[in-house]
Amino acid sequence: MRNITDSKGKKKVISAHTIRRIPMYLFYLKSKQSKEVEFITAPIIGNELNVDSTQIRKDFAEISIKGKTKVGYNIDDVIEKIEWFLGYHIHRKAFIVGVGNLGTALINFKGFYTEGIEIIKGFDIDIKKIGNKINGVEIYDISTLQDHFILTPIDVGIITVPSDQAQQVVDIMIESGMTALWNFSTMPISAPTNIIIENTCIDSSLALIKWKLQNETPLIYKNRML
Amino acid sequence: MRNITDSKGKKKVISAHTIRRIPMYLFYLKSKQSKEVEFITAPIIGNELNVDSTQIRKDFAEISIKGKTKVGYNIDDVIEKIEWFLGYHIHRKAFIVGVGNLGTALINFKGFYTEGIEIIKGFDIDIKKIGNKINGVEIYDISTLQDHFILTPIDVGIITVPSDQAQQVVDIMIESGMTALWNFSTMPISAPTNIIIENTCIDSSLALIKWKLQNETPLIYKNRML
DNA sequence: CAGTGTGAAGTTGTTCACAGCA
DNA sequence: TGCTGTGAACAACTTCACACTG
Repeated sequence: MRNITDSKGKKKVISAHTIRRIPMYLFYLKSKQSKEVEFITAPIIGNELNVDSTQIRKDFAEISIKGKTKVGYNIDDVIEKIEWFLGYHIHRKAFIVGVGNLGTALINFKGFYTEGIEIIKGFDIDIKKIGNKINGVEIYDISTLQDHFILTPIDVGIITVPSDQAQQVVDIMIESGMTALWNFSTMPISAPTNIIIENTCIDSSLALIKWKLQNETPLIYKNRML
Repeated sequence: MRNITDSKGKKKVISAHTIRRIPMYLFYLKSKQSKEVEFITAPIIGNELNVDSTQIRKDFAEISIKGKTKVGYNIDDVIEKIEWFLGYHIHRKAFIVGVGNLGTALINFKGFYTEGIEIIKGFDIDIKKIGNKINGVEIYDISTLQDHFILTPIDVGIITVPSDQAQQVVDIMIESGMTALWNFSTMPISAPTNIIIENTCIDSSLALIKWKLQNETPLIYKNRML
């Protein structure tokens, strides 16, 4: 897998690209579920989503999803296998730092709970927000982060502060003992190599859209997902 | 560039990966700006952000940023070059469909204006939202989308509706004549191959974080950005 | 030296081609 | 015939190695 230097462990290594595509297959298949059809083929999925059908078969094979020759894949079976692979049954807890519009959106996001992650506490520096509850999640002073972490260690620290504050929040999180950080700010963050980091950078997406708008007039886009 | 089948045009092709990293360099460098130092080296950036320094030099070279041997890159110069490359001076207009928490967060996001994109109108089906203004942006009935597009064609359609409504919104957008769509829903969308699509899929990121949490205990993460 | 810049090598990811099958 | 599954070919991306420079 990209990004990872393996340490000889024998666990199966699945590529990051495949893992990013898996949830998209899931949601697509859910939209096809409980229609009249029971099976769906890789070429149909690929055609609709502009993804090469071999890619889909390989991705499915990676997580041991098997199809029937000529018939395709059983939709319910694939959904079940994917949800298992994604660990919907494994419940992770998270803190979120920065309760602005985006932080609030994430706290209110229904999907997280079913996907096996739950934001249990929020943190901010704004005195007007501290003490409030959003969707049942209480907001605390950022200075108490470490105390809360010691009280209830969590798996993921979510960063939704403005980019100029991201690094100091990261430093506090690491100091507190967090080992996986999910950064929604536009600032790439600095952390020791044993910390899991995932950047969801809106500006990267915007950069790509603007570049495509400027540069490609008569082109054709393949392989849409990533 | 991945995702694109070129049509013989001689315009320089820059990889999508490079384009996604460029904004991150920009924000990182802005955080170093107007400190005492004037120059910064690729190894320093790479070390701090866990990115290979050759990668940085190649990315910079792609957009004609030149460094000084032994001294590094002039921070102000790199910032200027990147902002030019990203088209901060080219103003794009956007409509956003789905004015929930996430849509509101994007409408309020200050960064967009300086980055050269402006959300000028919002759309929703919720009668309680229609007619409201958020940060100066008026919210209209989704059924009037095409009329508004004809009145003021825009460059980008942003989709921030729940995933089960994403595809029908896409269909309306394409019917209206939009050619670039930015999808924040978790549903991968289906569109003709001449439409520019960018998915910012939170669930893909979540999937990767959860997978790393489960699978890798003593590993080391390299190449952090993407 | 300790940097940049870059060709070459290595690695990862995608697509092709086709065997096997119902 | 039209699918799945997979090895092989191909393409993209990253890292290495090193010539060059002040």
